[in-house]
Amino acid sequence: MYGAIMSSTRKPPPATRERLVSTTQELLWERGYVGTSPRAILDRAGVGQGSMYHHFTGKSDLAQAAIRRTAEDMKESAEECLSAPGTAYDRVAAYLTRERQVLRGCPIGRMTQDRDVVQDPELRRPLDEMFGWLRGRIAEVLAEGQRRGELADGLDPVAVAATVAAVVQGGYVLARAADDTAPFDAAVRGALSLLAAQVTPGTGSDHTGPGDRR
Amino acid sequence: MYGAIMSSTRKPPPATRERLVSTTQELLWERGYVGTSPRAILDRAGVGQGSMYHHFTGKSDLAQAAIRRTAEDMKESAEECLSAPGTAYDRVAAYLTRERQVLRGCPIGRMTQDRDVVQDPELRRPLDEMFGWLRGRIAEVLAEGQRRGELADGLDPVAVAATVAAVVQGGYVLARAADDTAPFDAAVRGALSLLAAQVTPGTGSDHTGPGDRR
DNA sequence: GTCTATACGTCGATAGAC
DNA sequence: GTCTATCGACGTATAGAC
Repeated sequence: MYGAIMSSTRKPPPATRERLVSTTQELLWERGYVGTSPRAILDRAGVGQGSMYHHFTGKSDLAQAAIRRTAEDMKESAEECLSAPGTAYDRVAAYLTRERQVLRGCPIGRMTQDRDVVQDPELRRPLDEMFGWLRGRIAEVLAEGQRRGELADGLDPVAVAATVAAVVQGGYVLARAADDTAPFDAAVRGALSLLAAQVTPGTGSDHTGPGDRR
Repeated sequence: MYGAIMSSTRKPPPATRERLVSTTQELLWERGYVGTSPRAILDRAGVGQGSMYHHFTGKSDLAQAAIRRTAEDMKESAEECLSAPGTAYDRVAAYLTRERQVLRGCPIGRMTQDRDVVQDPELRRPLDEMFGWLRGRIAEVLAEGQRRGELADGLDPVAVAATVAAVVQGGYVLARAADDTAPFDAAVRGALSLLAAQVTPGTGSDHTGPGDRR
């Protein structure tokens, strides 16, 4: 992975810069953009003011690096579920039910509620790319399921993909309002039950609802 | 409505207090809690510092009044859709497709991303009550639809109600990330198509999907 | 590269005049 | 009730020593 040919562009990253980025990732998740001060980042990272302004032009530049990194991380963990073996339903279900720190919310979704982030094209771009990719990827999985005859032809992959992504993001909102993960779980359960009704009988594993239990 | 008997508890509200609350509602929607300073509120409301600390104990007290008011407003407008005549599907569809300022996001949902709000029980309570009521009300509508034979028996009203509420909240997130209302509309469209598949044939109006067009 | 010192604005709250 | 003046703390950024 760290080929000698790439050595000129793959310098060993300075530990300080690295600490700044990961600490900023944490704080942005906890407190959002406006709620995160350079001071707080430096204190937690244990570095001085000068280091930050040496490696980055300022708060937004550092935040940009942190948001990019977080978006990439989320993409990877989503892809892990969506590219798993199994039916389209199974893969979407794997994404919806994968382990999450529900009450902490989505580190990327949270950024969309931050005025300074959404208004700055450089800060918003990683969010846009991440969610755009996610909706597209889920739509692919659903469309593939249709081609395989697993899912009903009437299903609109693009629309339902947006629904699936929205259920997760909205589930976080409902859970945080209630200070309880139950609404998140309920929203996911409801979405899966509605999706299960689109599964062609006889294909893949068993997703029958409570009404069909015996 | 303003009966003489209630006159002792229904004093004419001071205009200044009123201005402070509605201005705070606006600013909380635009900038969130951490992003809204008393200074900004006072400037926009056109009142002095002293007035605010006369009517309220401080920022959080004023914010509490504003959030409560906003939550009540949202409840009313949601109830308007959900109590409309028509089938359960029609009423849920009315809620999902009602006019919204999508890119501005949900004034209540946004608060859930604010650390200071969620951590303060007094500030969080209105959010909890509002979303709790909403999920319950949608669940009622769905359950009623089932009793009337409009919706499939297998449908779980509580779970699907959470899904419906989550789709709206998540739709806002996706739309703001994209700076485009399209993902919101797609998420709603997907949810409605999935719900339409739960409608008992022959009941109520026509919700057939694209696959059934002729 | 990393540090401390400093600048200058804003934050949220209080004091006290009118 | 409403205003202005003022407070101590914190926000983001720069300067310059080491």
